Amino acid sequence: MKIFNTLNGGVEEFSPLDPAGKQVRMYVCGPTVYDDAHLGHARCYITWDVLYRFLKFLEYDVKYVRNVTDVDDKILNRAKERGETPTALAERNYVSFAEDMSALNVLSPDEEPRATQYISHMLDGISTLIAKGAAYAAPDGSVYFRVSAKKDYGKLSQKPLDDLKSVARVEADPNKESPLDFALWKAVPLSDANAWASPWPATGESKGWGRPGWHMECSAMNHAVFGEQIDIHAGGADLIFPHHENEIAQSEAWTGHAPFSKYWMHNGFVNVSGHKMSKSLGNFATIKTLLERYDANTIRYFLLTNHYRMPVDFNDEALQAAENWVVKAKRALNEARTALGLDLTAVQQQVCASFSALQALPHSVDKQNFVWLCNEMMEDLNTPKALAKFNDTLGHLRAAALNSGSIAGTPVVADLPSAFQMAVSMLTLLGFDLGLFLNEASAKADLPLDDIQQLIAARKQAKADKNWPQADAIRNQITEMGLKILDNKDGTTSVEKDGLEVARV
RNA sequence: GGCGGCAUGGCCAAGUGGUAAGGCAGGAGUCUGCAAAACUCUCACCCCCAGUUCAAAUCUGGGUGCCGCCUCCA
Repeated sequence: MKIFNTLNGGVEEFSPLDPAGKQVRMYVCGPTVYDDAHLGHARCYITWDVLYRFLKFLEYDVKYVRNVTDVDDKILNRAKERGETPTALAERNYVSFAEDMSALNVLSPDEEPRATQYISHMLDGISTLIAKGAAYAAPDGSVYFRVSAKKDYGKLSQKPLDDLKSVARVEADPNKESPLDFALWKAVPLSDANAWASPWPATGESKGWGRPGWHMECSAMNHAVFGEQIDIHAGGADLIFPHHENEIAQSEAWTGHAPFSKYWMHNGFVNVSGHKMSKSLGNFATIKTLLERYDANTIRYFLLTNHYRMPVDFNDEALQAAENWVVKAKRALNEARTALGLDLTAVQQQVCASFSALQALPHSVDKQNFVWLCNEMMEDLNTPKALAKFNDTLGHLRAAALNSGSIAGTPVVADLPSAFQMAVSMLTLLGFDLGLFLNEASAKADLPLDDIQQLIAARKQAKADKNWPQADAIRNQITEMGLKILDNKDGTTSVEKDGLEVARV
């Protein structure tokens, strides 16, 4: 497959470092757990979730690591404001984050290392960097990376060193040799809540205390979990500079091996009215808030209709359009599922989980469609085009399930079982939650099903009596319950909630 | 100021030089007591100017506009 590599500024054929071409080491910068996650985080982790799923679908042996930053100034400050310990605050927000990811149907990474578990590994790395002359301890006990020691510094963000120097906005810090140097270790007083012992005492003290610089944790965790080099390192585009640039500098200086990561991938932002959604701008919509209004599939569809590297504008109209799509898709999928007589478990069992398994299936229009979808995914995860392919199959599904026999004037040669199997397989590959599409039990929850059945029957009777005002009154009654009533061609009448059938008479 | 990105129908959005995918919304029709659902049909010459080419939304140059990074940030 091809992916856009920020490191070289272009699309490249993906080929893992593993000589056998099988193992893939993938690291994604995880959240700093100081607050609830917002839609921007959802975009980031859904994007890499799709990449993870697709690499596995291509049968790579993927090890996906996503860290948790649980030591950071924002966490410390927030904890102080709230009068709780940084550890408790971080844990609480981590749990919240995990809930959000689960609700969004984002797969768990294979490992989720936390920064605080790797302090000693960071200290080792920093010591090595000092020994190699790539870092130095300042009189106050802090340690800085010596940017001048890394000749190719700036290669990821394409920032010429001279340029950075001339525009350095960083205030002159007497502890630094150069304004560009960045902290690997920040000295703090022992009285500080989150402090670890270090080998670098402040002047006049016998022992040093401090905490890690932000960038160091990722280098250390990568080193500890993966070793010296990895295949893919991903995260939000705002991390390119300085975070990822500094990670590269540290890691490559530490191990002497380059590239630290062969591919660097970055997702675009979620914007609100044209401006980046961020905590600092205060214009964010938390995932929890969004999930109150839209289901996970709606949010995923909204995000996946945009290419991951492009900015995507958040607004309720766009989410509403996505929801309309989801309801229509639900309707078609359930029509087909009902026609085939499958329950959710049976549906999940027929999901095609790998590209080779897909290729081994007998030919059908929708199998071909799925292959095309995969081809689009191989073009740097072109999910908008992939969804367009899915929509073709969705059309076939409707046509076949409703027995109308044609779509867009062309006879459908697809058979229903194949179209359905391919549709659910495509959705699964893209990380949609089949349960939300097909689980009518959840839709039925809390509904007075008996009353609804009676209303449908009463309306049928009224229609038979040609008592139109009565029939319409009943319909309105059902509509006011937030439900939709549909008269089917076979003479039955069904009632659905959000696209899922809850009753039929 | 430096670096990077983007400008396509009412809205969102794909697009690899050869006469513009898909979604949402809209219009017309079929079906229906009506409605809904479904189906059929329908809706753009791609920011501007110049150039290269038999041929450009797609390449080159120049504009204009918007955004991001350069400071914590997915």
